Parts: sequence; C-alpha cells; structure tokens
Amino acid sequence: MLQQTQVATVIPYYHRFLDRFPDPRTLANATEDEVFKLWAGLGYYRRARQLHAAAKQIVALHSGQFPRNLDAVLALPGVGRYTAQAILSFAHDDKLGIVEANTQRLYARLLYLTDPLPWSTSQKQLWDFAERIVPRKGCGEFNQAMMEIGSQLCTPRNPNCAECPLLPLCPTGERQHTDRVPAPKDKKIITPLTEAAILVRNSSAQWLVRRCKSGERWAGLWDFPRIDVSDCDGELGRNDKIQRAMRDEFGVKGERPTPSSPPSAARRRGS
DNA sequence: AACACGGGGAC
DNA sequence: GTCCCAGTGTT
Repeated sequence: MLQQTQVATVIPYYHRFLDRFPDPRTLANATEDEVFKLWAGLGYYRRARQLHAAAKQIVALHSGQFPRNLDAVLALPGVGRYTAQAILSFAHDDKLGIVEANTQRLYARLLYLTDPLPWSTSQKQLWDFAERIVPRKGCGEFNQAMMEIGSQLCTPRNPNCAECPLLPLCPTGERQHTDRVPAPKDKKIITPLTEAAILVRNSSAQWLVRRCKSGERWAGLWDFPRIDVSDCDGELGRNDKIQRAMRDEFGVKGERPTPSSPPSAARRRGS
C-alpha cells in the first residue's frame, strides 16, 4: 500500500484491510472482488491484484508462512528490491540497505550525487551506499531512522538542515545546494483530455457498467461507459459521438431526445 | 531507459 | 498549478 502513496493516506486502508485479511491464507482465500473493494480509492489497483497473487504464492510455495529468505520474498509479485529488503531488515534485522523516496533523496545529498537519479549508474551508487552504511546490528531500526530523517528533515523543498544530525557529513547541506541535488526532474507534460461518462439506470436501479479493455485506462476495472470527446467541438458534436459510441461500442440503444420529453439536467449539459 | 499506473497531500 | 509520495513491472 505504501508504494508511491503517503503514509497518512494509507493508514485507514491498512487497518480495514488487515481487519478483514489478517494473514496470507485468509487473503489467498478471498475473491479478487473483495480484495478490490477494500482497496477502492487507494489507486494503483495493480498492487491489490499483485498482493492477492502474492498471498496465493505464499500458501502454495511456503505453506502460508511468509518466506524468510531474500530470493523467495523478491519472487513475490509486486515485491521489488526495496520492499523485499525493507521487510527482511525490519522484521528480522537482516543486514540489508534500502532505497526509496526518502533515503534516495537523503543518500543522493550525502553523496552529492549530481547525476539524474533515474540513471542506472545513479541507482547503483545509491544502492551500494545503502548497503555499505547499514550496521551489523540494528539494521532495521537504522533503515527506518534514515527514512525518518529523509521525510522529516531532508525534504524535497526547504529541508531543515539546521536540525539535521547529518549536516557535518553532508556536502549538499554544507554548500546549501539542496535545491539542485538531487537534480530536479523533467517537467511533466500534461495532455488535456475531455471524456464523457454515460450513466444508464434501469427501473430496478441497476447501473450499466462495463469492464475496461486492456490498453485502455483502468484496464480490467469496472467503469461507466466512457469515451474520449476531446476532438469534439461543442455540445452537438459531443452528443453525436456519444450516441455513436453507445450504439457501436457498448451496444446500447440510447433514448433519443424528443421535443416532447422533458429535457433532463444531464441532457442540457450534454453530459 | 522510459513509461504506465491513481489518488491525494503540501505549498 | 506544481511537485511529490515508504515502487514495480512492462515495453
């Protein structure tokens, strides 16, 4: 859950999830639908599917006991080097380093690493550093302490170098170069997109939904019929494309607006 | 190496 | 608005 998601956001989901799925076997026996239900709203839904698959793998290959060995943990779906080494260092104090958002930024500054962080050469330097600095004992606590310094003091903007115990060891902080190390990421280009969602309800208050196709956003998830109308010019063009999509893509015969039928709010808006 | 994946927090 | 978040898997 914590992959690319802030701790404070995760906490309520985490409690509800563990309440329902307290161990790998319970999770493995659940349906995907129920797993998704407790994940809904968190985003990155692939993680839910992978966690479910990981639970099944733990039952199938490890008798329902979470594996103790690095290669076995790394082989779980959705578990990469960071997650595997975090788990084993926290849970068993294995002597393993970690690089994630917080320690990546902190270690880049301690190394005065000016290369872009996505470069494989940068990643290697960060992981080598992470593995080199961990103590033989108390490694898990050390890793979490580094993450805490990264998140509470060594922040992306305006880090609190004055209160940082590592300032004497930090060339970036000493030179006040925290605004250029690590190197700022390339600006993300946003492509404008306008979509229409079509809400169809029958007399039993059931709503029409569909499963998103692969290659499409939210592939495999359920959604209202939804189409890209970015290329449409004005309400008439949009409604026309929506009508066609309803018929051709979704096989639904839309009720044609007639002058006699009272115009709904949705129709007026062209939604 | 670059990209997709999601929703929200912080400023 | 903009940047970023306890990354991973795929292309």
